[in-house]
Amino acid sequence: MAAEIEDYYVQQDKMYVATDCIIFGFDEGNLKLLIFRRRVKPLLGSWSLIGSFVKLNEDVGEAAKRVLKEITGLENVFMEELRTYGAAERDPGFRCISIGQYALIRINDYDKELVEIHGAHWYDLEEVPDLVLDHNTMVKDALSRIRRKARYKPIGFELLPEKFTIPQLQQLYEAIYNKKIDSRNFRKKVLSLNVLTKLDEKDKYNSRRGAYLYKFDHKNYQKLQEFGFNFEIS
Amino acid sequence: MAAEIEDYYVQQDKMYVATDCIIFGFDEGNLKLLIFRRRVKPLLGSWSLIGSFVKLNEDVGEAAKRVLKEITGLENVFMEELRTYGAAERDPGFRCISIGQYALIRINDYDKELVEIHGAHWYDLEEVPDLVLDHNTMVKDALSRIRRKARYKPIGFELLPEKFTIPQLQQLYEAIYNKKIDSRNFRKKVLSLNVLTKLDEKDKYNSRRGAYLYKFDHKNYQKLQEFGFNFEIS
DNA sequence: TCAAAAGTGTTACAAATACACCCATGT
DNA sequence: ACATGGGTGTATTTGTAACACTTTTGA
Repeated sequence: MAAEIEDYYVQQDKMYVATDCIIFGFDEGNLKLLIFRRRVKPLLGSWSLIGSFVKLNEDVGEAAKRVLKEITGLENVFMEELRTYGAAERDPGFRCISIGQYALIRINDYDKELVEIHGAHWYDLEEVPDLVLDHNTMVKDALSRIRRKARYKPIGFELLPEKFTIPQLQQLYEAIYNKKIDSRNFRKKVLSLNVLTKLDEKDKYNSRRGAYLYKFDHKNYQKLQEFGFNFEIS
Repeated sequence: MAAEIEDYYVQQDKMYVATDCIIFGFDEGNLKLLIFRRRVKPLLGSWSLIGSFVKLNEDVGEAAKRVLKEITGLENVFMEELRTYGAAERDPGFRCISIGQYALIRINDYDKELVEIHGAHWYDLEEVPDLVLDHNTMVKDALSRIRRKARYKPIGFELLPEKFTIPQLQQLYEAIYNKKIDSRNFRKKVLSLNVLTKLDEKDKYNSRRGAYLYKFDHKNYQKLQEFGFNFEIS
């Protein structure tokens, strides 16, 4: 009888566990999504999120980091679980659940190259094509998550380069919330958080006058991360 | 070569997928957690969350609902995914990831009996004993989730019976936030949401004078669910 | 009559919103 | 000199926070 109970595990079903990364970047004033052409059957050649099966000896989070590094060369990226996609019929092959994880990345030229080498591509969010399986749903869900989360955690900042201007930060939030923000109120609110250090440099890429560059005060930024803040925007 | 690619799935690892339910109730002014004694080895007899393996032909969400119904007799319960517990070493037996799902339940006497029959027990949150595996972590995580979510979704209301008093609702929020709330401000805020319908009945269980019972205006309540609201409390 | 919980309003303060003009610079 | 985006201040409104007494009724 004890043996029967001990055999309980063995009687259970095993299945594949995958993870798919919803990778966001911010460039040219737009939110972008990193997708690539699937290299295995079925659905070979279709656009897809970047993902991988989870190995027996590997944490789910590790699997996502592994595949993200493979394709973007990046480590220590902001990545967080979105949710499980666990419908019985979601994969036309054998039963496979997938854990969606979204990542926020600072796009730069070096990574752009690496990404192309792997057959990946940054797409404007509005122009994302049909993706395999339920991947379009994952993207939609991840976007909702970011929109909500940006209201109380400074995750938007994960998408900016080390030095950035306040108009850039505003553009980013405009892209996330998908609406125009009053620049006076935005500036007031952002500066009141006490996480920005003004530099002596200007970025003249977008205007003749140039905009002051800022960087983060990492100590205070860390506090924001931990305790959250209120960043509702009219 | 094509065959090799098609064999890609077959080369992958399969594992067990479980789901564990973090079931909250509200009774006698306290948040409670439903746990039960594990009926299988290993760890037979230890306190544990209520869970189950996910079957091959079953959605992850369905699995959670199945086991919840088995033990509480309840259907159509508020249940939502918490997150995946996917560490490689989390289960001492064979590799098994678990998807935590938290549920909010209206405790009533009928269900109390059913629960006891299944060897389950409602514990005050402060008195929850050591649970197997990472289940205590799941409880902690679920509680944080509820605390955050209660600020913008009316989930607290899921824990109340159909008819309830405003002092009860306040007690509930005091239990969730773990702090005292000013009753005048609370009442003002709750009533301003326009989701409560005052009944002519009074509940005299807690006081001689009795407190008016209310129920939800389901149409407006639905809107709150969809769009969220701001329920920060001092 | 008293104990115990229910119910009620106002004032002070803080934060969010709405709004329009001058500045700096490269061409 | 002008076009373009960068940068600044104030008044109004809205919402949050703090605060104490009266009412009801069963025992």
